[in-house]
Amino acid sequence: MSHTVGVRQAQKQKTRQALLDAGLRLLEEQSLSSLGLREVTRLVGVAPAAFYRHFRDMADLGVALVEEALGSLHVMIRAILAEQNGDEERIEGTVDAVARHVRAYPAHVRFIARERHGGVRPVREAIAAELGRFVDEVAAAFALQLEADGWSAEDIRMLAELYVDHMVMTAAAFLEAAPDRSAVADASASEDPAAADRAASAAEARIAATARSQLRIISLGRQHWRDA
Amino acid sequence: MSHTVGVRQAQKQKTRQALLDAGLRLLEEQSLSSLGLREVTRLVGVAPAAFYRHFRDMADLGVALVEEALGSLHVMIRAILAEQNGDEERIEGTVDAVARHVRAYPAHVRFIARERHGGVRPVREAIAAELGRFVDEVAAAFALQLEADGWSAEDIRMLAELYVDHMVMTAAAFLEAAPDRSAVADASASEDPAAADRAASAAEARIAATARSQLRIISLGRQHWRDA
DNA sequence: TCATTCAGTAAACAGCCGTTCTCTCACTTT
DNA sequence: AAAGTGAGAGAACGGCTGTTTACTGAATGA
Repeated sequence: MSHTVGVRQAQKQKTRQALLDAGLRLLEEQSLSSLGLREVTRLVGVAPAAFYRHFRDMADLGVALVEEALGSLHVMIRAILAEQNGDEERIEGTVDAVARHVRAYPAHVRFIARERHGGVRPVREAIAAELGRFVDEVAAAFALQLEADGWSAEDIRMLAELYVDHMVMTAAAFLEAAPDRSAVADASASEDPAAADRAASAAEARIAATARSQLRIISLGRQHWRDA
Repeated sequence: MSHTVGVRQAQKQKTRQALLDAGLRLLEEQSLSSLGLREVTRLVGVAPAAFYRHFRDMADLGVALVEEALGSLHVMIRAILAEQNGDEERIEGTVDAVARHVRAYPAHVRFIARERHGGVRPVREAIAAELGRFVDEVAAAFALQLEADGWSAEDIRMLAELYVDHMVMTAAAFLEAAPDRSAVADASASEDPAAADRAASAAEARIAATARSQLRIISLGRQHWRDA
């Protein structure tokens, strides 16, 4: 029917996405610097040479994955910042949003946590740049409220960094609480999948409670900042 | 003179340490999951098969590196906790100690930051276990002061986790501010090494100032915790 | 309709990988 | 002094790696 923008480009982007998906899947159990080109193309079912039609090398694919992973995070952040409730509701909303996001995109979150300090420089820099943009967003949202209270721009940014780092930290903690099937088999000697689920969600609840308390600490510190 | 405990075992441990050192050096520019056995033995100047006399595989070497890296950190933590000064002095001491430690053992710190969420499960677990012991130590040190103020054990541990995570975060940030020679060449187009040093130490000072402010936020939050 | 473009194929390349042998020979124990 | 031990050497193995080459054939645009 309607030739969207060319059957050819559509097929190309489809393969490109398949490469990204395969890469992300393989990266759940290894680091980017050990991910092989042939490994990815094999999983997609495509010739190794086809890889070069889409990415220069693995670092290039990694940078593309960073944009994909952190693009979806931007949506989440904006939703949290949009809430104009009180402190306690904002804390609740933040932790819930992080938990939901980790559940929805575990591979993306794992990739970011893993490669943030990983062995591939261009990817590290891409993550740092994108997280920096997050800090800017959070800082801008805080500025409306805090500038009136006499906060300097640097202090607002400092606080925003603390929040963003804490969110990344919390997301990584949630990931370890929701382990993959093999780790579940290790943890519970029994073969009861329901027991594993219960153990995992209990760990998740504990992490959420810790994260909320930590955010409360930071929130209290923010309220009393001017007394210094 | 004195036969320590056998010339043979001494030589073996010497080679073992050489393997660990070579591994740590190579890990500055890649992740553990991509580090090759031959790569390490080649740098040491030893046959590939000799590796197996000391480690089962690369993950085994990684776990050994975790103990080496976090053993030296224990010393640092204890030194900070020993200080019985006021809040501001403790904050200053903490950030200074972290900065000094990153300068003294950059490769160790980089390894921990990189492999904490890296692709090798046994290493991840070893780091998590060791960091957990840190949290215990910090929590025990806080307990003396905070239990009297009516803090629960869980809340003390929550606060200790926040501190430890913030220290790891800060250490990782310092690392990025003190880049290796190649990155310095990228950053400053000139060939003036002094200019690069100045830029690096300026970035370091900025990170230290941010870390101090963040610790102040947390400290203020801790002081007003009971009001909830 | 015909020439062009280009995503993906298939094969071949040199090179590195982890692992397994057998061997040597300096140290250790008796 | 003799027997035993064990760290390391050296070579060989099959298998996997990234990259390049020449190619096919379907979607494209004139």
